[in-house]
Amino acid sequence: MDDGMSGFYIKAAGHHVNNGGGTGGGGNNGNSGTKCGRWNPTTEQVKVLTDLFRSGLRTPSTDQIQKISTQLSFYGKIESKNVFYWFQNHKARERQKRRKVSVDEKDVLRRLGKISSKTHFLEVNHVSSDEPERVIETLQLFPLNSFEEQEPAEKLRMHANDCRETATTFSHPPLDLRLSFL
Amino acid sequence: MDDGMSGFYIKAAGHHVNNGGGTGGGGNNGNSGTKCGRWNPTTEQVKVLTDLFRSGLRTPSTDQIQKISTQLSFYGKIESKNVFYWFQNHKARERQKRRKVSVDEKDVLRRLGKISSKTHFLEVNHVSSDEPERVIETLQLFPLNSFEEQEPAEKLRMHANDCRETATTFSHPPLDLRLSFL
DNA sequence: GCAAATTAATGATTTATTCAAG
DNA sequence: CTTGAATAAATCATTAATTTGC
Repeated sequence: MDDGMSGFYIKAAGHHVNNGGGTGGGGNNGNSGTKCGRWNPTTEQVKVLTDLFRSGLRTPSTDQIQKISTQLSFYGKIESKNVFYWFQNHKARERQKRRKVSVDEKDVLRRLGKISSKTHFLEVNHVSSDEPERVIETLQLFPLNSFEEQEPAEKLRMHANDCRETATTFSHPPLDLRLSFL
Repeated sequence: MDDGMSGFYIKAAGHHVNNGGGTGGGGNNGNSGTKCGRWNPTTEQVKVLTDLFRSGLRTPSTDQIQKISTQLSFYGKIESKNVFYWFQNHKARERQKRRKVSVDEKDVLRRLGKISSKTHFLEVNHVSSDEPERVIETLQLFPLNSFEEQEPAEKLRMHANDCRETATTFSHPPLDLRLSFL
């Protein structure tokens, strides 16, 4: 899906709602109603913001926010912070979306290669509004119990080209590492 | 742009991805194909590494690398150098990210609070307000030409509960922004 | 065709990080 | 080691869509 917009262009579709025509009360922008809830972007505002985003703008500077806001104010009420938040949210959600896809598909598809027929497709949905990865490992981090104090030197040139993937075949490492040395 | 975030924690996530399901080599390690390409960390591995990092570990000593590697080998193929590189890269990218952010968003929030709306804008294009969805605006993104000096700073917790909705009532915003800074 | 009820989007806040100054 | 800057992630909250009963 286009990263650019997720669900923004859905806003007020049918009737050009912008107040331009007259206060008709149109509806959306919160103009007529006097209702001072949260900012409710106009279709045009969203379009511009989206275009900016798609053009690569991710985190506008103060100046930019200022200008964008000013420009968008033509279409309806808007404040700088709205622009700021919009970019923050849009960026974050775009990212989130991408991430989710990776989890759902990528991962699944990945192994799909060898696991041909299966019910993977279905599983894709189950992760709806939940967090993709929720493995609550309580495992701690580092051993250190031993002694520590690393050797100052040793360039470590680790080189070990062995293609195994067996993973040391231990029974089950409890993972009881602790970062005492920190 | 970076969007990729750190990229680490994206790997395989959802459900226990570890080889459990399939052939020993199964799926995660990316080695399903016998291909000895680059290391492909498992979700668990990444988690542990990340936790270590978050716990303050930035440059593990040889011993530490060794231990970490051993522990992580349970989850899948891994070599010491992978651990080493991971920390190296993670640290670097984290920094990089931060640096970039500084340039971009640094002051955004900072001064956001005081930005109201005003300034100038020129008239260039006009967008027919008739068709919300059909307008093929050629408008570009950001100006930058101007100047705008940034005020030193201030916390400003943007709060501006003014219920206006008038929208600056300007005549017609040309929208002539350009993203030169990109 | 409406309007209450339900669900999906998405604007606005809060919280937890990371790096870096002092 | 402590504190300051500055998010981005997580979360809260409100508005619009959509569904459902009449």
